[in-house]
Amino acid sequence: MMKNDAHTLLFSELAEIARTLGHAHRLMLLEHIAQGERPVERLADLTGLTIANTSQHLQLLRRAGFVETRREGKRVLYRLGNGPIETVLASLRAYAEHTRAEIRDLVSDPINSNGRLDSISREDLLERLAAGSVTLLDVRSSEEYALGHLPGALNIPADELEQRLTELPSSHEIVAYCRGPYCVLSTTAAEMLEARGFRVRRLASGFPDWKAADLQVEQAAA
Amino acid sequence: MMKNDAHTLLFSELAEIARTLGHAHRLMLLEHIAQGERPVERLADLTGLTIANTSQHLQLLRRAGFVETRREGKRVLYRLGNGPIETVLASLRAYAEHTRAEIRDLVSDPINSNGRLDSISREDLLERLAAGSVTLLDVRSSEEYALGHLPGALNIPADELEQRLTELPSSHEIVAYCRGPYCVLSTTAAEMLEARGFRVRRLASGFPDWKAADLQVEQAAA
DNA sequence: AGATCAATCAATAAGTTGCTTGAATGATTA
DNA sequence: TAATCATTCAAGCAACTTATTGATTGATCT
Repeated sequence: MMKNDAHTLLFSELAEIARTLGHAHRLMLLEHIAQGERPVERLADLTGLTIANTSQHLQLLRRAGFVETRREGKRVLYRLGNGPIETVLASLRAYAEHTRAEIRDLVSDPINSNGRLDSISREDLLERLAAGSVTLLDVRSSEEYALGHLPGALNIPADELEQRLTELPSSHEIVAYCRGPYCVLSTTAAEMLEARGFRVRRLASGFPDWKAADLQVEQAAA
Repeated sequence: MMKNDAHTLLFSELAEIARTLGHAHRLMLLEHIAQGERPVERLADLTGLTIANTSQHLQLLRRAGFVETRREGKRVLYRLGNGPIETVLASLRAYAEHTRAEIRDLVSDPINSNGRLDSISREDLLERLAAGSVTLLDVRSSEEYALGHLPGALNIPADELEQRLTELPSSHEIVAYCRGPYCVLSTTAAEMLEARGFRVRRLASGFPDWKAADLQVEQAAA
């Protein structure tokens, strides 16, 4: 049959976009880039890939519009593209979660039934912030924090948290966040804090989602 | 580095889902299945693929939860899975459209600037239907119509439309729909009708989207 | 039971993707 | 202008994906 009509072309185009998201390394790169603009070398470092390999993946992401570049001296900085990328990722995550839940209902899966710590939605958080009743805690690295963070957030990287508990309020609630729904930093941080008697929840979506929603972002001086 | 932690596993899982959508043939199969349950042979016919190849693609779709099966006699009927599939597809389409629009702004692309016939959203359609001010026209095949259609829709398959114009009201507005946003049936139908002086728009999303929104669907007797 | 039909499986060949290596490019600095 | 640095390109290989073919399974029908 082999009909190469407009219909088929559109599907091929869609398929190419989907295929670009179809590799764990590219999704990781995308997550890191979503925290803020970075050069190839840094991304290679963060993901543990070789530089050439990283560059190749970035090229694919760029062809599909997921990232954009600009040159600054000898480095090429990659940033997130400006299409509705977080929406696509969010829907994929929601779909994955749905199927995982279905599997969990059949075989009771110990890996996925981990503690289920309370999480809070972006909308709820906005309300609580307006009421001034929460402390926001950014547990990402200080590099990531510097690239942009939620307004008024306190930055204590996850690995320093245990030594810096005194900086946290024991009276009112803490909301911890990190790179996104698939980033475990805020989950483990929140579990630890809860064990120490803090009132704590984690933000269900991370920094990139907040930024994608066009909410205000604070940034260190460049 | 090679850290095979939970983080990486989640990304691999997401990537597998995305990769499953990363082939035009699978997207086509999915579109047909979204019209209603069908046996492998029929799907092979509709897509022009061999039966074995179709079966193989369907298997991948099933592993990712996009489709489910049941046996009826010697045939195996495939139907859409029950996760938020339309949401994923819609976000991918929206993303594709965004990037395409960006490209169009740079090089004025004649392929994509086709007539831009007025389309109507599902929400708007619901309002108009409540007001009783539109005629709904299903231009898919009668087979697809029988598998399920919007309540009260009139079925005139696209290829019979020109001979059956008398069945259409010239007084009030017609809303044509078909298999989905990437299906051209309703677009060409609407263009033809417009040229003949009918007041006509096309539903931006097709039948599967309506069904996914849990709106009422009419069906012929089995 | 044997024949028939629909679908899946298994094996293969062709094509594609991913990763590594080393060379080439582009921009800065000495 | 040469040296250096960050990134990209190009070639080669291994691993995976797709499409085809023919064999196998599961379910009806006679």
